[in-house]
Amino acid sequence: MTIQPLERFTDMKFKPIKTYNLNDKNESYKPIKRIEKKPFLETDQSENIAKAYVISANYDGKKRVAYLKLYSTKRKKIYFWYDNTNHLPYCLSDLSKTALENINPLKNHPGLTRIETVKKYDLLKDKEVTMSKIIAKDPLSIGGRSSRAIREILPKTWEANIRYYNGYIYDKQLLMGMPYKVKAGKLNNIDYVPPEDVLRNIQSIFKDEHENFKKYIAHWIKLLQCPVPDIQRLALDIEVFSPKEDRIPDPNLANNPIIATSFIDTEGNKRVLVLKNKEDINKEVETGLSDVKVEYYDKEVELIEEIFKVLRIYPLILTFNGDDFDLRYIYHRAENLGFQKNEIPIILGSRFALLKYGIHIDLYRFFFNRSIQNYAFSRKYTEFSLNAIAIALLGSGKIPLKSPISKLTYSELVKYCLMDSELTLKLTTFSDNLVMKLIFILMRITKLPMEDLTRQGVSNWIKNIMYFEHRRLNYLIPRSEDILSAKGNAASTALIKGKKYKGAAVVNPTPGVHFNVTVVDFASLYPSIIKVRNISYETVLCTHHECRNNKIPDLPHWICHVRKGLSSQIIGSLRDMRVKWYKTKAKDQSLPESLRNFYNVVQLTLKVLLNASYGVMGSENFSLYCPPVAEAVTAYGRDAMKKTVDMAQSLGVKVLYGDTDSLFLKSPTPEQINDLIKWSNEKLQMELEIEKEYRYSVLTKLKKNYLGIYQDGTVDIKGLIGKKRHTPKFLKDAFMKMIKILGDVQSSKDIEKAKKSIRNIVHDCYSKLMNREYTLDYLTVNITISKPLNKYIKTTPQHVKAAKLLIKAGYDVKQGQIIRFIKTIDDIGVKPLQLADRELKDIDLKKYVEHLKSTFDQVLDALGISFNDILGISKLDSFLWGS
DNA sequence: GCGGACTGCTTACCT
DNA sequence: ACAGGTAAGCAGTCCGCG
Repeated sequence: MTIQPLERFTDMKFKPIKTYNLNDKNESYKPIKRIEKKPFLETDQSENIAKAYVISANYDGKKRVAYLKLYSTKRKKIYFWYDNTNHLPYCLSDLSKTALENINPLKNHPGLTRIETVKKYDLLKDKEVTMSKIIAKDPLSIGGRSSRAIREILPKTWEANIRYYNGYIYDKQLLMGMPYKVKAGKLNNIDYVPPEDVLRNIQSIFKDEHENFKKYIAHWIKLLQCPVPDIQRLALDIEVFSPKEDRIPDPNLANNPIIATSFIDTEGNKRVLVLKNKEDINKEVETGLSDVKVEYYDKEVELIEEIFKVLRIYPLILTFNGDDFDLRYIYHRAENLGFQKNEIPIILGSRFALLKYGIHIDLYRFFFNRSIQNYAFSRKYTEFSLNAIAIALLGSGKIPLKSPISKLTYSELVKYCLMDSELTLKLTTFSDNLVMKLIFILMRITKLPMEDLTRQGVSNWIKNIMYFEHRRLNYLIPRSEDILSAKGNAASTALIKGKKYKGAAVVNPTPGVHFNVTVVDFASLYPSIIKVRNISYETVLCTHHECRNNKIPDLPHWICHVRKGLSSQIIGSLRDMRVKWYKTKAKDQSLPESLRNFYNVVQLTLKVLLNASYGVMGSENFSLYCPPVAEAVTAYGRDAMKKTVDMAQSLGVKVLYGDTDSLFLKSPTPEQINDLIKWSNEKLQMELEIEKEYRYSVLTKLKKNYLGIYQDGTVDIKGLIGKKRHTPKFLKDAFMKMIKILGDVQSSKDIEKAKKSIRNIVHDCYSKLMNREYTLDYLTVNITISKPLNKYIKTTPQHVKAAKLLIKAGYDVKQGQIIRFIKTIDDIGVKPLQLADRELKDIDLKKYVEHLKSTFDQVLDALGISFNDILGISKLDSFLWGS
C-alpha cells in the first residue's frame, strides 16, 4: 500500500444533502449475514479462569441472579460469572417474624421466599438489636415501583433502598478492581501481598496506632499497592447527518443517517466507517491512508452492523457523551432501521447507555464530576467540552471545522470524526494511563462497579464505602430519618444567608507588599479533625452520659470517648495513608519514575475522596447526612485556626492572612516555624506543614484575593478579577502584563521601577480603549447560563438579556453554554458578540473604564498607586461626569 | 418622579 | 446533586424629598 498523506486523500466533491437515503424503507434491516450468536466476550460458565479483575457487577433479570464481569489481561477479554451461591435480595424489619407473618399482603406476596431472625448492631442506639430479614425471589419484590413491593407494605424497613448488586458486593465482601480466580465455578480472590519492605515500612509508621486502625491500614495497603492492569479499550465517535446546520440531531428520534464512525484502540488500530453518498454507491472509492483504515458502506445497516461487532468484541468502550448521544443515537437509529432489541448490544436506560458484553465509560460524565475536576485535576479545565478538557490536560484540542458536518468532503469527515475518538482515547492514556489508574483505585476503595463509579458523584462513592463497612461489621445501616431525629439539626448559624451551619474562618489580610512570606497549612485539615476528634454520625451526640462533658468548641455538642467512630477510622486511615505514605513516596527521588507516578496517582485519588469526605456530611442528599457532624468539623477547624494564629503571635511572628487551614507568616525564622509545627503536633495533634514560600506576596484588602510570587518568579494569582473567566480579554492581557512585571521584582528596591511600568500598562490600556483600538473579541464578557432561560424569574441579568437577543435572532441557547456579549450604550445595555457592531459604534466606554479601574484597583491599592492618578483625576472626572 | 441606600440575585472564585 | 465564605456587578425596591 502506498503511503498517502491525509490532505492528498481522494476527495469527493460536496454532495447536496438529499442524496443521503434518509428513511428509505429499502434500506431497512434485513440480516444478510447473521452476527455470530456468541460474541468473543461471553464465555462458557464452566471455564476456569486463572486470574481476572472484577470490574463490574449487575443483576440479570432473566436468570434472576447477580453477575460479575471479570477482565483477563492475558486474554484481553471479559468473563461473565453468574452467582451460584443462591444469594437472594432482602431487607430488614424491626417487627418480629410472627408479627410479620400476620401481615397478609406480605405473607401472600408472590416474591416472598422466607423470613429469618437476625442480630444486628445498631450504632445510633449503641446496642445489639434483633431484626427480621425478609428474603425475596427478586429485587423488584423488595423495592419495585409498585405499591405491592415489600418495602411499601411494611411501616418501616431497613436496607431496602440498596441496589441489589451493591448489596451483593457487600455481602460477599467483593473487592472491585482486584484479581480473582474461578475454579470449577467457584469464585475466589487472589490474595495480594505487598513486598516485604513496604509492609515493614508501613508497620513502623503506624506502630503506635490502635489495633482496629492498623486493620484498616492493612486493608488499604493491599488495595492500593496491588498493580493496576492495563485494560484494552477502544474509543468511539459517530457523526450524524443533519439537514439543518447548527442543529444537533436528536438521539431519541435518530431521524438522520449515521454518516461516519471512528474507532481507535489502545493497540493503535484506527478505523473509520463512512456512509457513501447516494451517487457514490457502487462506485469504487480510494481508501489509501497510511495508518487509518477507511471503510466505505453503501448501506447504513451494514455500517451499524459493523459498529455492533466492535461493541461485542472490546472489553472497554470509551466515548465522550456516549450516554446521551453516541450510543443512544446508534440504539434508536438501529431500531428505526428495523433491528430487533436483542440484536443491539446496548442496554439503554433513561440516563445511561451500557453495553451487554463490555463496559462503557462516558468520559464526559467522569470529567464533569466536580471532585475529579477540582481535586484530581486542580481545576485545570473549567468548561466541559471535549475540546476544552483536551486543551487543558493534553495540551492540544480539536482543529475547528470550516463547514457544517453535513457539508464536509469524505476526507474532512474522516479526519474530523477520527480526531474526536483520538482525543477521547488520549484522555485515558496520557501520563501513563493516569485516568484509568485513577478509576481503578477509586473502584477499589469505593467498591463500586466501573460503570457506576464513573457516573456517580462523590456522595455515592462515600456512601458505598460506609455501607460496605457496615455490612462487614454486621452493623445495621441506619435510615436517613433516624439519624436526623436522633442527632437533630445544626446548632450554629452560618454567616451566609440560606446556609445551614457555620463554616470556616478567614483571617483579615494585612494589605500591602510583603517580602519573605511563608505559607503554612494543616495537611488535610478536615480529615485530620475527623480522625483526631473521633467524628462520626454515631459518636457526635452519643447516647452515653459520661461523654457529655467532652464538648466541641463553640458548640453545645459533645463527642463520644467510649467508642471509636466508623467514619473517623475510615477517613482517618485514608488520610494517614495519603499523608504518611503515598505523598512522601510520590516525591521520593530515589524511586524510579514509573513507581513515583503510580504513588502520585494513588495520592491524587485519596485527595479526591478526602476532600469530599467532610462536605457530604453536610449535604441533604447524602444518605448519612448529619448536620451536627458537619458543624463539629468546621468548629474544630476554626478552633485550630484561632489557636495557631495566637501561638504564632506569641512566638513573635506576624500573621498576614489565613483562610480555613492556612496561615501567611511574615519573614519567620526557621526556628519560629519549627516551634509552631512542634506545638501544633503536640497540642493539636495535627500536622502543620510549610506549603509554599513566596519571595513576596501582594495582599489586597480583600479576603481570597492576593498574589504570591515564588522564588523562581512564577506567580500564584488568587481570586483577582484579572484571572476570572468572564473578564474581557483586553483586561486579562493587561493584567498578565502586570503579573510579568511583578514576577521580575527581586527585592523591595525593584518595586518603584515596577510601579512605573505598571502605570504605563494601565495608561496604555486606557488609551487603546478610548481610541477604540481593541477589536470586539477583546471586549467580550463571557458568562455561563447556569440554568434554563425560563428559570430566571427574580431578575434578568445581563447575560440572560444577551441570550434572549440571541434566541430572537434564531440562535440556539442551552443551559451550561457561555454567553459572549459586549456592553453597549443602547437601552438594553448588552449585545451578544454574534450580533454586535464590528465598528464598535455602540460600545459603552464608561462601563469598560469602570471595569478597568476595578480590575487594577484591587492590586494598585496594595502597591500604593491610585488609579485616578494614573489617568489624571480631571481626565477621568470629565469623562465620567461630563464637562 | 428621582436618586441614593439598601437588599437580593447570579456568577466565579478560595479553602 | 460534597460544604461554607467572599467578592463583583447588576437588578430591583424602598424611602425621603415640598
